[in-house]
Amino acid sequence: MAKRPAEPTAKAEGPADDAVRLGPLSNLVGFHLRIAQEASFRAFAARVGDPNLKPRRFAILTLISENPGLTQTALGRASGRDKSTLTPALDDLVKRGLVKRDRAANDRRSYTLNLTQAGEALLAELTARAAEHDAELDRIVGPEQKAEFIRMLRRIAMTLG
Amino acid sequence: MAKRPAEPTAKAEGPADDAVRLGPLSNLVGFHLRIAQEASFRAFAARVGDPNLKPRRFAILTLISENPGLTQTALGRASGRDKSTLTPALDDLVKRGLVKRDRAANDRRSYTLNLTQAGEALLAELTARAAEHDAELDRIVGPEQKAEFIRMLRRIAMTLG
DNA sequence: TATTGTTATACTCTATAACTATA
DNA sequence: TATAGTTATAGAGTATAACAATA
Repeated sequence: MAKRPAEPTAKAEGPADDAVRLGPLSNLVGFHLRIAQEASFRAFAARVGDPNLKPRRFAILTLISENPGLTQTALGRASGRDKSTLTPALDDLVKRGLVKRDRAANDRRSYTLNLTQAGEALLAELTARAAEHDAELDRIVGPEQKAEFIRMLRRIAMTLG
Repeated sequence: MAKRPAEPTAKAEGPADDAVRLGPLSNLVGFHLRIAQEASFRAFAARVGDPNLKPRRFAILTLISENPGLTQTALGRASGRDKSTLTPALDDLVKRGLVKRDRAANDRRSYTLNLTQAGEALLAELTARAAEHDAELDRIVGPEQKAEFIRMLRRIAMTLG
């Protein structure tokens, strides 16, 4: 994917198809963060294949698996979304037999979330694919720089979040 | 913002509010990319203040300013979105007097996009705020590492995109 | 009174497909 | 036939507010 010549083409008809100038955007971390994130999202979706299991759902399954019994409110907090947005997502995951929702013994207002066996199996499968996807990212970032790269991303999230 | 103790708290009632384990997610570049991007997005929105001028619109204004006269299709290609999604966004920007849409002289199917004076003025204002926001990101990433960080993000976008 | 989860509602962003007007 | 832009439509994701059940 070599770069186009990118001469300033002072033709009066405006910039050619691909040779669009980014101007100040090219120095903005936030801009590139978005572009990279979108590319990563698309690549993940393409590799995982299941159009119903986007990164968001994958993260939900992982969080439930890693924190068995957590409540919806806790899950919402952990993923930075309002509890009301989880209802349809979990409805879907329950309907697909991946997640179990049970009343909490001690507090009957809340539910405990757990993966079913099928959920764990699917998650294992997805985790493997996600690892492949991430291996690609590793290669791009450079294996030795990965840790530092993630550290920066975390710092951004923690400091700005 | 020191790290929480993060002891494995083997309490039976499930993970406490904040101490949610990320499991394999913590090693996934893609996951942290999303979190960081969301944090950056929110911080940008908070600093720019105008709820009608999210990063997306800001990028559109910049692209038009940097590439005066470009067409909607070209703009769509440059920002990786279908042309149909630009219609409402541009309608809004035109209605607010920030963008001019004129028929192209040579090809009367297409429009040429330019900023109005008001558009340029607002963009200058926004660019200044975006620069402040990005300065914050600079500080977080580390000024010397910024270039390398952006290079990685671009590499991700180009390779996966 | 406060909290958990659901529901109703609305808004934004996105894409696809069909359409028009030009080419 | 092909392309630029619009419109109609639909889907996903999100938030806020009001609500029922429980604390």
